[in-house]
Amino acid sequence: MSEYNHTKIEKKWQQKWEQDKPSKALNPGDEGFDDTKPSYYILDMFPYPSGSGLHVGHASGYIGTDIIARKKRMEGFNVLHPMGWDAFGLPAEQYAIQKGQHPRKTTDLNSDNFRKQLKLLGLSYDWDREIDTSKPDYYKWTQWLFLKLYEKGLVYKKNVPVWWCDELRTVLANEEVIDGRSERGNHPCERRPMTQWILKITAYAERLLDDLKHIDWPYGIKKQQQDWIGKSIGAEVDFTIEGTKEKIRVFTTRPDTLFGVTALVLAPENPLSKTLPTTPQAPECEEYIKAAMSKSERDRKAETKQMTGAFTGAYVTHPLLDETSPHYKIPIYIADYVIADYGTGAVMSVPAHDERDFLFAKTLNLPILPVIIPRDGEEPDLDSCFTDEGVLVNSGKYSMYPTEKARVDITSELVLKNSGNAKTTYKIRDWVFSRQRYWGEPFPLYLDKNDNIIPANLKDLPVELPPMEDFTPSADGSAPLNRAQDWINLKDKPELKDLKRVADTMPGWAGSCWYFLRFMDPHNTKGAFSNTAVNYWKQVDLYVGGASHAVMHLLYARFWHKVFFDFGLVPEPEPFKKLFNQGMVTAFAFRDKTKRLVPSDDVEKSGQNYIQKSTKEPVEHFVTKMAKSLNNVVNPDDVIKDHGCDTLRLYETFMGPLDIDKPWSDDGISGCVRFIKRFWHLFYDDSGQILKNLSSPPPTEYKGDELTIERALNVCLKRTNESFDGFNFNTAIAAFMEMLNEVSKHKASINSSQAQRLIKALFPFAPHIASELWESTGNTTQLDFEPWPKHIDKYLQKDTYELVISINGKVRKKLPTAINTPKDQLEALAKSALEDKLEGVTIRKCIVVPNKLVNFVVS
RNA sequence: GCCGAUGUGGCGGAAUUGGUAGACGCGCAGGAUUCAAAAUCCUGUAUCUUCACGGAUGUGUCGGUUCGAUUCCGACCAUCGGUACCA
Repeated sequence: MSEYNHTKIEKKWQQKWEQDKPSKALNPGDEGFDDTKPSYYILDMFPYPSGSGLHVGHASGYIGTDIIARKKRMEGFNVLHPMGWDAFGLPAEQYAIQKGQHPRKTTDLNSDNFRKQLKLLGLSYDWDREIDTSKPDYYKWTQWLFLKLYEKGLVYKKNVPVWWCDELRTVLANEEVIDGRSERGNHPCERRPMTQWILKITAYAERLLDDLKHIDWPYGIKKQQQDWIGKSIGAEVDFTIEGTKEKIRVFTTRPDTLFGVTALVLAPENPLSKTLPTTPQAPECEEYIKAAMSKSERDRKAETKQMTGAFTGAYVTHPLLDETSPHYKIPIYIADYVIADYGTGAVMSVPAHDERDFLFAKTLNLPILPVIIPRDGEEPDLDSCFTDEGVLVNSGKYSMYPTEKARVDITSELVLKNSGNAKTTYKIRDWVFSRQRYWGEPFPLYLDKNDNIIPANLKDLPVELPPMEDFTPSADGSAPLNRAQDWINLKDKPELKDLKRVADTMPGWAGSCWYFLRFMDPHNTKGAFSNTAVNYWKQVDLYVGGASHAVMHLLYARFWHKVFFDFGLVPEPEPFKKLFNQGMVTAFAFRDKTKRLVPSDDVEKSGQNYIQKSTKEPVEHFVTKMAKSLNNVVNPDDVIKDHGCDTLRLYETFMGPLDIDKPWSDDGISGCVRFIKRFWHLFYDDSGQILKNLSSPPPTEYKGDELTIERALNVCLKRTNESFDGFNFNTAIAAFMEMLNEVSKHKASINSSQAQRLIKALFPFAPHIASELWESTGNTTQLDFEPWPKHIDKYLQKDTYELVISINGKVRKKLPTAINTPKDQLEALAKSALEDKLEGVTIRKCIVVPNKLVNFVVS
């Protein structure tokens, strides 16, 4: 075969791999398991199999991990590289409703399509480990693991204000609601008190925060998790309501500002406002509460910076001042800048040292009482507030204390006086874990007549979803499973006739909280996974996916994993040792002056600009997301059909480093089309015959053309190898292209050793063409397990280099020079080369960097 | 507002510890081949200036350190992403 036929070759090798399974990972105990091989677990975030299929953006991450997986196999690792489907959840159900079909059917169709598309990309997954979170043999164990959380007391049922989405007809977790709209579908949501199943993720807040130190994750993602957990160290302070023995407790991070309190402010929802001693002003206050409560969350948010509030007419007393102090009596206000479900729903207002309190005091004309001054002795400015650390003033015996020490000592005094204590709070809320939807894991719990919770036994698992003709969500917020009364009332289990099942289902995140563990042992029928399997694979060595999961999946999975760790089910406290975020593949699009999108087939290039064909107006060329609505989605199937999957793999790799966003360009791919063809022809002569020299063994010492080839090859191997350190495989492809430009001039001299190393190095990137060339150059082994080729240092050295000669840092001349010429000779050489330019000037200094440059400093 | 990331030719992007800015590829221009086209091959391609040799400018902006800065430091600007009364 002399012409490169991608269709034929790729089909041939994909069929062969399907049979021989070189990417099959072996567990201890499996036939052929080799315990001398180290393990390596590399995982892609598994996809939700959407109806629109895979686009080239998804492919880029999968191609990246595949390149690494293939190289690791060549380096002698037992590589676990699996794929599966995150198939339960809202999007899958929404899609089914839209298609008017059952989600079981659409999910199966979609995952079939995804599997087909992924296989066309030549990805070396161990397909024998494929999983689907919506299949009973998988969710049986999701339910079992949920029961572990229940056993630990991490599951509770409570009537709390939750996010309700009318459009989706279900509640959502805090993490799933962005700016009062659903993360999925962007529908408006509202706060509504409802009884929900909740997971006590707050119990793990400290460890989720602390263990971030021990994992190799991008700084930005760690920071996002840290902010989401939102740890604040401070104190709780009790203020006694004047004329009663009742106390109002506040949380503050700045107990050092305690002597600057000029008001105590309650959230409108705070029930304490109803029990305050009433006064003539109270009715006005009630109005305010009513008005605040009737505003939607969004309105309240929209009014940020617009301070409002009302005086209740009641007062509290200062815990550390006595009655004679003018600041002893503190008025109680109600204001909606205080939020009910953080801290205690009440704050001590210190306008001199907190931005919001300052604004509030300005708006309501309350006194501002500075108690901290800057350390550098500057006068406090009454027109702004000072929020930094400093030194206390007007604070009784604490005056002159630095703020850091004052915080500790004031807190101690509060403890002594039984008026407070040190306290740490977290922003993270418990995880609302139930959904009023059909397509999710049923809870493995029963309720008795008195609403007591009774966990299901292992033998009753899985609690299967009943088949329902009409699975659509109910308008009244009641879960659709409530309509399956026989199932709710356990008609299938007469022995449990007094109990009821739970009608809510788990959210889509449940299945993805542990799928990486199931991949270690996917066919286990006795447990979620065996000890042997998890103790062997331990944790995911490299996890690759988009950055959008920073506070949802990646936080939830860490939480569940820590619970499993506490049960001794897994050997590591963290699931993902190293995390890498791949960039998005974007697309070019055009828009006219009015920013309206112009279809690309109505645009033509005119020199370096673009004009709209129909109007002859210039249009702007810009980069945007790939989206169906923009009609700019590139389907990998089409690219593969035209150019082959190796070319697609190379192009997606060549576009840029794995972690950045890169725009797809249909023109750009032609460079890789040419490269593949030229690489193929490197091993064939003009008449289509394999080069004769390829059967000759390497010489004992390289010289002439063979030396030139050997040098180019070693440079290429070194750069390829280094590209794995920074996930910038684009430089590896560039190295291959440079090598090809150099070597193709001398291709008749390539010997068998050189050809082998070259083909091996290309294999992770373009496995089909590499395998075909491997075979046609006379090799019979599986490339997957051939040792990864390493460069030899001595062939990286050249005999000569270009000596750069500069004056004051500006390059003046370049001179071919023998390598390792001594310093003094270089200086002399440079001097004579720049004779004319150095005439009449004084050389103040001469810097010589051997094998690089000479710089004259002149005046 | 706060936090994070990123700014390099017409475009995607390269540049060890500070040491030739623009590798590689696309695009573009010219040429070869061809009846012609496609494909392929060769040459050129940061900007300004010069017939040319050459010279000047140039890695978002302004400044600093240095013999020498895309790289280090300071201030600012722009774009993208995250987050928002968290006391």
